[in-house]
Amino acid sequence: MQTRSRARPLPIGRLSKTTGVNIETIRYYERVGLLPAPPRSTGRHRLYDEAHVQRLCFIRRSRELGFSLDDIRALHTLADSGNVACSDTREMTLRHLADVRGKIASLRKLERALKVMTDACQPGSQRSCPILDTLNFGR
Amino acid sequence: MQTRSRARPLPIGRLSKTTGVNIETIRYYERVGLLPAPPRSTGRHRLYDEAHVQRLCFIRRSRELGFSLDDIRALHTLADSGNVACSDTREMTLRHLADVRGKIASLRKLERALKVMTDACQPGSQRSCPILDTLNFGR
DNA sequence: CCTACAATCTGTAGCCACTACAGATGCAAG
DNA sequence: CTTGCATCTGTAGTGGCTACAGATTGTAGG
Repeated sequence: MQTRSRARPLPIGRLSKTTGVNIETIRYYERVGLLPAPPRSTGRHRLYDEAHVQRLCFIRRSRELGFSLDDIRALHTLADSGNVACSDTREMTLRHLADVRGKIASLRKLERALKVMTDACQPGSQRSCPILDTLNFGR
Repeated sequence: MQTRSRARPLPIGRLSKTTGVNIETIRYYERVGLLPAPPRSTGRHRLYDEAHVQRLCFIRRSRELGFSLDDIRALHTLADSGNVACSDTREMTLRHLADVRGKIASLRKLERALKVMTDACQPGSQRSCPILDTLNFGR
């Protein structure tokens, strides 16, 4: 019954193309212990299987959602632990959500301040530059 | 008329306190050419004057507004050039504003995605963790 | 003047998450 | 067997700081 061959292993370039993750980044993830080291060919080239593809997609999606590599390590541990661990993941995600909301809030403050400055800086009617004035002498 | 003494020069620790910029950061700014190198005491300690205070405040305020050190270098050049150069500063600030708005937009996308995930992950009613499912198998 | 002790000095390394080389191999098609 | 691409390792760079270590310098009290 093992005539059904397992899919043949991918070299790093193919893994990169199928997952959309840069080759150098893949090697980096291995170095920092995020992606397990795959078996090698006789000439020391990395050979990845389907599990690596899954893992790397997990990492990519987590990164797209803004999780840090440390967060992702923790998520992996939770995912691999077998028990569902929903409350832990939920807590992590809520923390991260709060962080994102904090960043949005401070960027909005920034946006308002920048808008005030550019609005004040209209062509004509200026003796000095309102933007430079703000930076020089404060709000 | 030069009996009116110029304010005595500040060592780096006082400059740090009056501007709220870390000592190490001040030295860093000097190293990367953002803050001009001040004169030194006989024992090579830096001695700053009022102009340095102004400059450093300018830098701090610009950083608070999210300008990069390169941006700030450009702003300094514009500020020092004598002519008002309002259109240049305005253009820079508008570019920066657009950048900030882009960041806000992508953080909002992130926020929505994270909210969907945590909403799906309520206590009870789960066979598997919706968050881990999302990360494993995509949206 | 001497002694503490604080402040400052230089230089280097670390942080995050990559990215970009250089120079040496490996592999697969023709 | 050759050609040329893929991959290898190791190192260094990015931005904007921050954190040391180990050596000086400055200053206030006795």
